[in-house]
Amino acid sequence: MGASIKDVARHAGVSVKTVSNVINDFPFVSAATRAKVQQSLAELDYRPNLSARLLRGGRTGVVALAVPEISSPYFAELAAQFVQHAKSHAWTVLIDETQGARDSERIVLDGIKSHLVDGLIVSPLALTTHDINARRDRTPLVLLGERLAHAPVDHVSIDNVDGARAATAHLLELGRRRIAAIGSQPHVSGGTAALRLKGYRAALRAAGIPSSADLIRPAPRYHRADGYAAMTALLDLPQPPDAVFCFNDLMAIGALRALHERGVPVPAGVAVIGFDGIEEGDFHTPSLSTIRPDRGEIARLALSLLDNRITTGAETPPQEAYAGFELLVRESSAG
Amino acid sequence: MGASIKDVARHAGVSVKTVSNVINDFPFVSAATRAKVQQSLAELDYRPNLSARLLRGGRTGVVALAVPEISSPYFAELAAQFVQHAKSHAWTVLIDETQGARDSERIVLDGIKSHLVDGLIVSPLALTTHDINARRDRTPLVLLGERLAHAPVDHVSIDNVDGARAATAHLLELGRRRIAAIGSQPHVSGGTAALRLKGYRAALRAAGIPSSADLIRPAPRYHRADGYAAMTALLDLPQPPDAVFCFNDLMAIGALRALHERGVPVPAGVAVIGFDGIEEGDFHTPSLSTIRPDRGEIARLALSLLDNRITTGAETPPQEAYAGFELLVRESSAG
DNA sequence: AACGTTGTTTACATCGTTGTAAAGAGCCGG
DNA sequence: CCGGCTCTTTACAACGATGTAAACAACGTT
Repeated sequence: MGASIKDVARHAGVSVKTVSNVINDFPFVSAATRAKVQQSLAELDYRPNLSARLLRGGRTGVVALAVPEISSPYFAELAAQFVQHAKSHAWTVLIDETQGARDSERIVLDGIKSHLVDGLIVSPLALTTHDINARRDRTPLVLLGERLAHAPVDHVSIDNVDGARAATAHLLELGRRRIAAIGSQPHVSGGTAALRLKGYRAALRAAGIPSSADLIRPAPRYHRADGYAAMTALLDLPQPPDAVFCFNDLMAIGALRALHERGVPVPAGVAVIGFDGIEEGDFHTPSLSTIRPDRGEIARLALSLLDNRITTGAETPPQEAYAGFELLVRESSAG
Repeated sequence: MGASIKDVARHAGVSVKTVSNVINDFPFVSAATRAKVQQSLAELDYRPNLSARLLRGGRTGVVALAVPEISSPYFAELAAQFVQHAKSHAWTVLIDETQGARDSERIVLDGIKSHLVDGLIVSPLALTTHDINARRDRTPLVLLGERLAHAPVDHVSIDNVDGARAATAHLLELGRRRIAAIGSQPHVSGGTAALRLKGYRAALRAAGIPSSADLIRPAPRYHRADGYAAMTALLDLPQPPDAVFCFNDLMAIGALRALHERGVPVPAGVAVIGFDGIEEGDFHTPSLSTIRPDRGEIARLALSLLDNRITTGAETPPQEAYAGFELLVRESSAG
């Protein structure tokens, strides 16, 4: 074990509290004492014990970020933004993976590790509003995404309906008329999938094009393989689509792969657009058009909501914050 | 704040210690008392305070994993393996990003957050053996990679020389003779780059081919853009290569992009192989041949070394463990 | 010389938990 | 009915840090 404050006090010949005062820059410490203590601090290589500090009522300097899948590039890149921006709040980020399992998500909320973190940021997949309300733990919480937009907690999201609308409108502007959508989740209500589907439909409606059930393909997990499978099925239709909007970039990349294997030219035969703006899409051949949410802003907003919640206490009403997005037109949908 | 053990004791009309005994399954508690306490526990929704427990000398159930860059797919996928396998040790993984900065890596080692985690797993980029030796903190540590193979700590790695040799040999078997390497780091000694370069050279030597300085390109950060830039430079040579071994998959994907833009057919004109086995390579067009280290094994080995170190105390000599790898032949180098 | 000021340092309690050791309760045999 | 035994419960200290409030110097006033 390292040296404790007590060891330092003994070494410097002062009281424990004086050492504490030096450490915390308490103003009334004589220069001589301060120097003496600092010397001992250095000599014994003192390092504070966070647990003790926390126990005393302080902060740990750790916030937890729970995402469904850390190996998914979107979440990995988002996590990187959190790690980065957390620095300006003097926080370290504990990243947790829930696998989208409701139990795991609940465990995070219910604070199995409570008292170890100053706050929680959760990107829920399976959680319900009821779970949120049933929550007893008092650790400040920020939700990511619109999944539980009306739960009584702070949340940060982007306008998914508008993003999906912009993606679909872009394909329409290219003159495409049979536009497929990959990633619907008929059995999940209120989730991101439902919002993106809504935006897709709105754009078609605005262009006076009826939406066809054939062209809307569900996907369970939003992986590359799901996009691949859905695209393959679409190409087998009697009337295949001339464009596809995938609800995330990974599926779009799977779709591009399927198109490549079938020898369908992109974008000439089928134009493709994704959603997320992961780096992978920029280097894919063809490079992937996409809607890119401002991940830096998401991280900044979530962290500052958390900071407010922590410093002002839990009494203020829940806040909502929206981050922007941009349309990136690349090869997979270029004129 | 949630209920403390003290609140539970008052509610159940017993002493604090009795509650503690019930919680920890101390044998001599009468059935009646146990039932009463458990009732109160449930009613007050008691949850232990980990800090206090830790302060008392216990474990936190948290291990820290420090990687250079969490947004890099290799590390994201590796982290996912750690999160997954940590479950069987009843650990949560705190993921930290060092950006490869020596200072950040040192801070992790020196235990700024010491006393908060049971152990550390660090994938060093800039750390020196001296840093390891200067370490005062007693938290058990496992290093990943061969970078500091001879430091006096447990470490887990793969045989990078042999992996690089296998990758290069594969290209030689295709009949290629001008084989380039992307990713050398002339100013860093003993790192992964040096080992992979060594394996590359060994394979060439075994085939009786002199290695040419022109064909060995440095890369600072191992990102897609670095591979892109290096490949572009290689194509501008008077005698461009007919194959490329990239020291990681991301650079290989950048190289593929450069080849695509120049209209060079892959693998007919230039065959490409990477290193890491990230999922992205499997869906790229063309799909990427690569050397894939067994990431699950890396995680398992590192966690069990850590577990041993924690349970047996720090007295046993440092252990070394090696995980396997496999050669995946895909389109970028297929016959 | 007694007093209040101001500046500096300290003892003590506290946070939530668990280990130690001792006290209390119930029972049996003598 | 007491001593000794087992079984159960408890008081207390400790982990490392910090807030409170009191003690203590050193100083200038009256």
